[in-house]
Amino acid sequence: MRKGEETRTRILDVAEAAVLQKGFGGTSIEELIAETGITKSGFFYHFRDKNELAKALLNRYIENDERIYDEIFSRARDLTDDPLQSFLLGLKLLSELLSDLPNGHPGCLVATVCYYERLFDREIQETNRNAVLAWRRRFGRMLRDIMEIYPPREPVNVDQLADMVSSVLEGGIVLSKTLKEPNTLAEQVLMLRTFVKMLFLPVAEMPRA
Amino acid sequence: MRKGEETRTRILDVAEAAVLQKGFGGTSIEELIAETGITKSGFFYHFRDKNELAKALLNRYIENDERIYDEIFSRARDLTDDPLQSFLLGLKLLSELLSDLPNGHPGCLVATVCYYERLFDREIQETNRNAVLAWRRRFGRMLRDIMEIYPPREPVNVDQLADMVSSVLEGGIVLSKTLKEPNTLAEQVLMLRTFVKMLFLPVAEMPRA
DNA sequence: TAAAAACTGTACCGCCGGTACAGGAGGGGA
DNA sequence: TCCCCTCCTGTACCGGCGGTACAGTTTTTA
Repeated sequence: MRKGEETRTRILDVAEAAVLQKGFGGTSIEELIAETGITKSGFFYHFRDKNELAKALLNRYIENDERIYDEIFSRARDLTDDPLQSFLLGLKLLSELLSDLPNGHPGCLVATVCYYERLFDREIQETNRNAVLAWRRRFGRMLRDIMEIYPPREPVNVDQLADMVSSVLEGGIVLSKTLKEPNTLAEQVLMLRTFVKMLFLPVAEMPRA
Repeated sequence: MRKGEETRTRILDVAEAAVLQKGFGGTSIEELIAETGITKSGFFYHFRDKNELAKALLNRYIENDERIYDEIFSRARDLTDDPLQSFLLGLKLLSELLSDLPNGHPGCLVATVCYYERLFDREIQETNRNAVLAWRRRFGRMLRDIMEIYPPREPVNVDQLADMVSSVLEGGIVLSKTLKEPNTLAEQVLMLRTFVKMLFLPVAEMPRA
């Protein structure tokens, strides 16, 4: 039972890297088994078909993603009680984590699935949709806590603001990968941080004309 | 000469829609010729291989993209001389244009190429990179004009702020497609508009505690 | 130590990207 | 009118890939 899990994990590791570089359609099972050092029969022992591989890949990715956010923002909450300060700190920590990735962010499987849409079954599309909705709820929860204390300077919809975190991350990944500038993603997260800070933090005194 | 161009365009139209739904790897030449009503030989008369199809597709997409931005922001400039107001108006017009798309945004080819990276040659990757850099220059130019008049409330790097426009658009597309909420993208553009407005517009009087 | 789990090996199918090449329809210019 | 050029069609073929089927073998573990 344990050996099987290990092989399965190795396949998923190889597959994830390949898929993020070439998409699902561009990744062949044959290359996966070559790199994993397994036979075709061995592969199909673990996954019925490519769709099931995708399902396992996506679920694992999302779980890991959630774990990382849990970790970062709970660490931020440990350092300050103020919801705004802890959110801003969380974004800072996230940006640092992203800029520490040696080869830049490898890409987001949610986006990959989004751009392969039509060739997956409903279940995997629903999984993907739920992942994005989970982000919305996660960031929305934190933003609501902030808004209970800090009135936003401009009227904003919480869900839309929460979505903006996801947008900037997803978009930042695309920019970073396309430009081959690993730091762009981290910078985008800091720009978002500036936005949130400006939106909620009381106005600093401005020089009067 | 004219008949050939027409067929070529028809192939590109069919291919673009397919690629945006299934990625390059997920789109087969056979399905393209079936839908276009052409033979395989006919297809290869127009495009040497899939890579050249991708090249033509991407170039056409980028040109069209640039044309749309040119149009929107020049229309905005016609309506006001103030660079900040015209940029904010441009974002509003863009958001309206996006929310008028009947089935939502079909997807961005730049992102598709980004997530298929490894299977394209250097030239197409370079084209993609240049497209993103062109966005940076375009929005950067407008933001610099703004900054000459309006001091930003928070210190920001112009290129990073310009990139944020691209980030929110790319990310908004991914969210909109994944959630199957066509309006999410338009809302994200308006959130970005709120950010820009807040960053540059002089502080409104706040109620003093 | 025997069953269960985790594979290997082999053979096969149909689809797909791509190549090669011969030929044909249709229009435009000499 | 004839020929040439553009724009295709038709046919045949190749190797790679996703996937199936299934028999057999090794490894793990209870």
